[in-house]
Amino acid sequence: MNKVKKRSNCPVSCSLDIWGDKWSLLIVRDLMFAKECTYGDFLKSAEGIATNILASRLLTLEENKIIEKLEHPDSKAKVLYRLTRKGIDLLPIMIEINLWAEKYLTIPDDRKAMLKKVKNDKPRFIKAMTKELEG
Amino acid sequence: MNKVKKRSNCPVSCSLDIWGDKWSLLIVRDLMFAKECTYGDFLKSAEGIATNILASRLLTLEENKIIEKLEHPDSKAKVLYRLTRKGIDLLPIMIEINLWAEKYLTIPDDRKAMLKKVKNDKPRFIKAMTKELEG
DNA sequence: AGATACACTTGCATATTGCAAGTACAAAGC
DNA sequence: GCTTTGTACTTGCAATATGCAAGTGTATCT
Repeated sequence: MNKVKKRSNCPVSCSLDIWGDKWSLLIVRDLMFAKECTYGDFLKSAEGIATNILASRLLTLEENKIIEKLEHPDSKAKVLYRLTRKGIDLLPIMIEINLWAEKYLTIPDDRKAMLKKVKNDKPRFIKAMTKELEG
Repeated sequence: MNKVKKRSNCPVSCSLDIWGDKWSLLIVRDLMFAKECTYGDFLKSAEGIATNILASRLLTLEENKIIEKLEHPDSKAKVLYRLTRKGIDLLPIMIEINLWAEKYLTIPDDRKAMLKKVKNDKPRFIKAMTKELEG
């Protein structure tokens, strides 16, 4: 399952080998907005990821140290996922994707509000959100 | 072939629906570095894209106005592809991917040199490169 | 103890990708 | 003009990945 088939030495290509499929960045997005998610939380997202794909992507992301598991405070049956520092550092990419989408696609209002703050002071926003996700 | 299957209203999801596969961003990358490419140029890239996938991706990217075709000055048998403004505006995303990769993966020296300029003054770099790609 | 919640697995149909070969047309060479 | 080469794709088919439905194992709830 975890075939690390590196297509070339290009950093873009290598990055895409890790998280460049249709689903991984959506998992990262959920974790950026919610900070921590359970397996069930991911399944609830609007895009409707299949359970086997979700399990497979969570594993790959964990192997690549983008996310990590931790114990749920309420129950041992639940698992919490959260971003590692490596995963949190995908935030600038995520922000630029949102900015591009704002320019060329339609975008919901709540997201627009966030982007307003981003555009006001991007480095500040990134620093603040990074700190929040780390904490 | 051109099924626009929108998974949700999330801008990240919608963006990935357009160029979020393993190959599209590599095509965009080639066009950012080379400005204009022929079909054969894309095939020469290190990752080794299959001809049918390339044709399919070029079509999708063209349909989504990320790239456009133009006549090759030398020959009517050749086709030149280049980025539209919408495609050029993917540059900030491309840059952030490179910066992330620089931090967490190994990255070739020539790319490092470029990133040095980026880090010196990111908005300036983006503006200059955008202008060059538009011209 | 039995039911329920949660995090996955498994099996199988469908869709996408990857590879090899082929086609169509323009240009270059003889 | 006729063949050969270069370029941009298409086509066919095998391999792989995805999507869906159902099932499994463990922990908690009653």
